[in-house]
Amino acid sequence: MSASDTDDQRILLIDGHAMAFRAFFALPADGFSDGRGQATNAVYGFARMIINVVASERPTHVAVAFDLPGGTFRDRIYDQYKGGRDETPPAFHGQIDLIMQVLDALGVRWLTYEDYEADDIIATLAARAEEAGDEALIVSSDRDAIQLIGEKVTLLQPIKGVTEMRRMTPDAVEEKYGIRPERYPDLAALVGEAADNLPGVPGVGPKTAAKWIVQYGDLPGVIAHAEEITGKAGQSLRDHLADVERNRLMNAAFTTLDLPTDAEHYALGRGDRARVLEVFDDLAFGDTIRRDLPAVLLGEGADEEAAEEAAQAAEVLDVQDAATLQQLLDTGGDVLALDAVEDVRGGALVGLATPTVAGAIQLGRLDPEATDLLAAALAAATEIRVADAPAVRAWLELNGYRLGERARDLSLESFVLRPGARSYDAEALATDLGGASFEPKPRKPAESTLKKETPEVRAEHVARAGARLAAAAAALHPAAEELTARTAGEPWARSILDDLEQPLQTVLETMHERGIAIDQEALGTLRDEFEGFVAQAKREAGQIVGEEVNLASPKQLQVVLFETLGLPTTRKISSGHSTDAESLTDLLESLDPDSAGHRFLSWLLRFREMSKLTGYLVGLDKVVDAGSRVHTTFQQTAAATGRLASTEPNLQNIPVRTAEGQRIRDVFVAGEGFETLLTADYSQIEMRIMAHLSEDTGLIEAFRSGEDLHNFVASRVFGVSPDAVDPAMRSKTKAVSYGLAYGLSAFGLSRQLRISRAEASALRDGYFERFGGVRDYLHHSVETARGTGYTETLLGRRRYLPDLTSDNRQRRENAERVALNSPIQGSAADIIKLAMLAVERRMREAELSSRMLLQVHDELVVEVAPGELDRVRALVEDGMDSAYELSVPLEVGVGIGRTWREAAH
DNA sequence: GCGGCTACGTA
DNA sequence: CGTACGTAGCCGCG
Repeated sequence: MSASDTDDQRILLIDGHAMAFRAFFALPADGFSDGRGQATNAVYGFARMIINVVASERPTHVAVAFDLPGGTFRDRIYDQYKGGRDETPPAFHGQIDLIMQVLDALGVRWLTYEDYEADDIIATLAARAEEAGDEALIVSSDRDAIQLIGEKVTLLQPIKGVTEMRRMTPDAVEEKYGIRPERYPDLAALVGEAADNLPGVPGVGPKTAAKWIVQYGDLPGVIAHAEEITGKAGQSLRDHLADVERNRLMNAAFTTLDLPTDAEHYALGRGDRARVLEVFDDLAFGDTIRRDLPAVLLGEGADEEAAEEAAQAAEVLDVQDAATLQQLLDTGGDVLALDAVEDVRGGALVGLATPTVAGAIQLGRLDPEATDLLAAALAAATEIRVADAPAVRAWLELNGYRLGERARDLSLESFVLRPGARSYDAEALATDLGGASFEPKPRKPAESTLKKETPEVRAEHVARAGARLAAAAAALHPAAEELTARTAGEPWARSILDDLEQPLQTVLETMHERGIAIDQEALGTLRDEFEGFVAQAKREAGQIVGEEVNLASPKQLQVVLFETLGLPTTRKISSGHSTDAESLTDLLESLDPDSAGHRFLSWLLRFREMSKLTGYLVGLDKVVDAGSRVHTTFQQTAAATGRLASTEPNLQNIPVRTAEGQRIRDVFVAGEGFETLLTADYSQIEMRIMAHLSEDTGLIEAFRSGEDLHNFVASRVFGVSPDAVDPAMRSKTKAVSYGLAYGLSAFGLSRQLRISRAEASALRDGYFERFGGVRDYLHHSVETARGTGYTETLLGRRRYLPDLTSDNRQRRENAERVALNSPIQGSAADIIKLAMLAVERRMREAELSSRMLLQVHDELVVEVAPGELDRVRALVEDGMDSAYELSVPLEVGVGIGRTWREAAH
């Protein structure tokens, strides 16, 4: 579009504050959050609004006007202006800044003007558009904007929420108010505007005001003839003429502000998709809004888009035969990058890239010669850059290829440098480090859609998916270079990677392959039994309330509990009242044991417990392999503290606390050819790390004394001899000890222990008095982190916490708790990782057949081969307690048994 | 079908 | 208003 193309110009003018505020009240503040305590409902609603309006109205230019904090000239004229408004809700705070960030990313100009309101900015730009013969569209919920409506100026007024708009044209204004838009301020001056604290003429509403204006032409006419107007309204007018004149002065919009005049300043199409997606990521916005981003906002007009796609398509080789593959490899097959996916339409798809050329491969369509060439290329490359090497390796093996030892896992490198990112998959790395950008992921098609697709459409989809993989793979090269550069500047990351994470990755892959044996018969029996309990609980609960109720639906439960049974309500949650176990147990204890409520709650809790347990068994059943083993995947880049996570199935949260839960552990057994399971766990490793890091003499003495830790600590806190510590004292002290490592407040402590705030505070104070080193350490560690921007573990693993200096109290305090906990949890993670390396290495060196199967944060599970028990026990124990030298001993407890439960100790 | 919410299991 | 996770079911939304 050229600048002279004025006929086609159409500027969209948005009242930023008014619309943000409207969005804030249209959407639940507690339903939209960035995950760090910042509400984003107004930001989301605003973004949704602008996206919708741009998509439907197709403007060529956009500007968003904001009010500045502090007053305007209007406040000097009338000090009650906009008075009496409620204070801005706390959750609204900060959202205007976030909206401005979104607008910047979208390339939308936003404006403020000292001493003037957003309305005046809009009025100025609308007047200019009208003068130039251009169209203007105003989005505002402020009625003052009505005066701006003209033949080429339309007002979009939100009706419901922020996305439903009413079009106000001059005719629509006339129909609604009985006057032309330019006379609206006259009407408003007479009627008054409550929102701005501008009282009008009492007894005069829009009808009367319009009648007068029509009769006398305009407000000056009405005032000139005030004496002639009869009746109560006439007298009222005469009594309030001063108010009317003031109102008219206040509601006149200024059209002469000094704003950028160059039309191009407001032109659309300067947005940056990558930046927008980054901002949306940061705000934790979902996929829907990404999909709806209008291309025109981002300068991706239809033609350009097609051109870009064509250009991209040209860069991606469609690899089906050996010749094309060879052509690709000739551009630099020594260093490859690879991304792969199992596509619903195309099956196994691979994006393969040299540093200069990328190709898309549908493995199922490769001819035999090309298949061999690909396998040879994978074997010959000196470096293959991938995200999540274990996953890629397993996937390739499933498809008949080998990744080999030359894989370079960029996810792991990126994770160590900056833990806590949402994703380290190839597209995330390509975007964040490789300068690539991707459209939102297309939705997974329904079965029915797939069936109806023509082969052409199918091929088109597969080609797109292939091109996407190729683009991701291509961008892994610059991402790898970037990571190399960043790691070079951070020696601590190099050692964490080289000495810990990379060697551990191999160990974790081996553990995944090994799996753990399941006694399928025991599993089936237990499942039947538990399912029987679930059915019984369902039946009994149903009989009590005499109606069909889904006990797994918190929503239905709320109706039954608080309406049908009329029980007292529990703590509030966004959807009403909580039905969690804690609330229900409290409720249960307050009721007569024979009452319907009590009996229902008992059965409900029983149902919850048993369906949870049944869920574990069902889940295990789904993933047992033909050899009766389950193979968890240990995720190395999931937990920001450096802990591992376990998925599909998660074997790190198998029940252990209740007797019935423990029975699930009987399903995990030593497999065929093995004699027993051995579990080894660190005793109180986090408190030992606390002792080490804090150098608190009392705590160190506690561990060196060999006495029970919590007993020792309690005796000091309560000032009694160790044998005078009662169970209540011990458990309270224990709660404080562990709570401290989590940043627990006196409030949280009082709630957990069900004691008064004062008692909780006293307990905390008493603790700190005796263990001052702990208090000093905790305080110091947060302050150090605030200064440096990160926390550190024993091995130097970092976690960056920018929120430590946030102005938002909730975010800041949250970051402080994280800062307290991360060095402790993270150091424990470091230590057990070192232990795993030691155990695995020594086991191999001793040529034992026994093998490590699982890690559960402070515990290792080992499968012991016949005749190796004593050696394994000694080796594991030693590997764990000498993994890292602290100023207190690392104690390891060992248990042996046929099943995981029996191996507890 | 996705994503948010609620609930709950582990360290 | 205590950290770190993963999974399951429900339910509203599109």
